[in-house]
Amino acid sequence: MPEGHSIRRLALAFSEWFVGHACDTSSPQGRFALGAARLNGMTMVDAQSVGKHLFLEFGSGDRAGAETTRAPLWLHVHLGLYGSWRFYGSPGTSVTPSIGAPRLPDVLASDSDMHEDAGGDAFEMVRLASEVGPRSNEGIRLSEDFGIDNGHWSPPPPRGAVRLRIVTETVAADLTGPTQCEVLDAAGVEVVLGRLGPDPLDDESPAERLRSEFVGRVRGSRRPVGELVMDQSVVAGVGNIYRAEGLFRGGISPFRRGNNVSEKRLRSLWDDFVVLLDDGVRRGNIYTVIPDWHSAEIVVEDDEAEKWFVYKRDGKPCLVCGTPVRTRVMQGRNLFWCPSCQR
DNA sequence: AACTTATGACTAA
DNA sequence: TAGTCCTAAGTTG
Repeated sequence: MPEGHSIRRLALAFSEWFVGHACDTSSPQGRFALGAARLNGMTMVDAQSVGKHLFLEFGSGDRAGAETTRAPLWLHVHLGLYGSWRFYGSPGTSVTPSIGAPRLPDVLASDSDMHEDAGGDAFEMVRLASEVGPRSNEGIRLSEDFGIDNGHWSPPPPRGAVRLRIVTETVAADLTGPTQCEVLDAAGVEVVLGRLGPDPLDDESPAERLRSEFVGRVRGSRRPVGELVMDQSVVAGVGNIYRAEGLFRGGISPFRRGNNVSEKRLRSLWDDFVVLLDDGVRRGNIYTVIPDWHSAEIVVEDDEAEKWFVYKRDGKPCLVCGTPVRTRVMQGRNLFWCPSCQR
C-alpha cells in the first residue's frame, strides 16, 4: 500500500483526528523512546505528505502549565516496504483501522465489510469508495477499539512491535515497521524535501511547473525510464505499482532511455500519474483498469474485474493485446510490462 | 519451525 | 548488483 496515495491519506487522517489536540507519545517497543519523549505533551499542529514522506508538525500545547514556548518539531516518518499505522478511537469516534503495509488483519476485515456494504461486488466496492469525494477520508471504513482505564478512554495494548504510539483524549495511532522515524527541526525538514522531485499530489504548486520539472528530469538522463520513475528525485510518490501501470498506460517501454522518450509522451505520463495518484487517494487503493482509460477495447479474461494491467500479471495475457505480460528485476524490484503495447 | 514475500531505499563493492 | 534494515502474514514441511 505505501506509495504516495497512502501517505496522503495518512496526512488527511492525522489532519482530521489529531491536529489541534495535545498528544501523549510513547514507544512501546522502545526503539523510539528518546524521540517520543521529545514530542510528548506537544500539540499536533499540522500534517502533510510529500511523496512517500509523512510530516507531523508539533507545537507548544495549550495545556495548563505549558507556559514555556517550545520550538516546533516535526515527526518525519517513511513507511518503507512494510511499515503501517493502525488507528483506534474512543466509542463514537470514527477512525480508519489501518493504513500501510498490506494484509494486516484490519485491512482484510475492512475490505470484506466494504464488500458487504456494496452488495458483495468487488467492482462496486471500488466505485463506491471513489465517490466519496476528492482527497477526503469521508466514507472510509470505521472501526472502534478501546479499553477503559480509570473511567476514561485508552487504546488497547499495542499489537506487535509498535515503534511509536500517539494518543489524544479520543484517538490513538500506532506505528510499526517504518524505515524512517525521526524528530526534525525546520532545517531538517528542508533537507528531506530538497531531495524530492515533483509530487503528482502537490496541489499548491502550479501544475505546469511540476510537469515540466518531471519532463526535464527524465529527458536529462540516459537511464531507463523504468528506473527514473522509481527515483524519488524525479517524481516523488511513485512506487512499483504506479511505475508498471503508468508506463503501461502510456505505452512506454520501461527500457527506453529517458532522453529518448518524447516530451509529449512524458507530459502525458505525468498527467496520468496525477490522475492515478489522485484516484488512489480517493479509493485508498491502486486500481488502474478503469473503463475510461482510453478507447482501446479492454479484454477481461474472466469474470473477476482486473485491478491492474500488468503488475503481478506475469505470464498472463495482456488485457489489451493478449501478449503474455513479462517480468524482470529492475532497480531491485519486480518490473512488469507488455512487450507489445509498450514501445 | 523455517522459509518466502511485500506497494522502499540505503550502502558497499 | 548484492546485502542490509524495518515487520507480519502466508506457505511449506
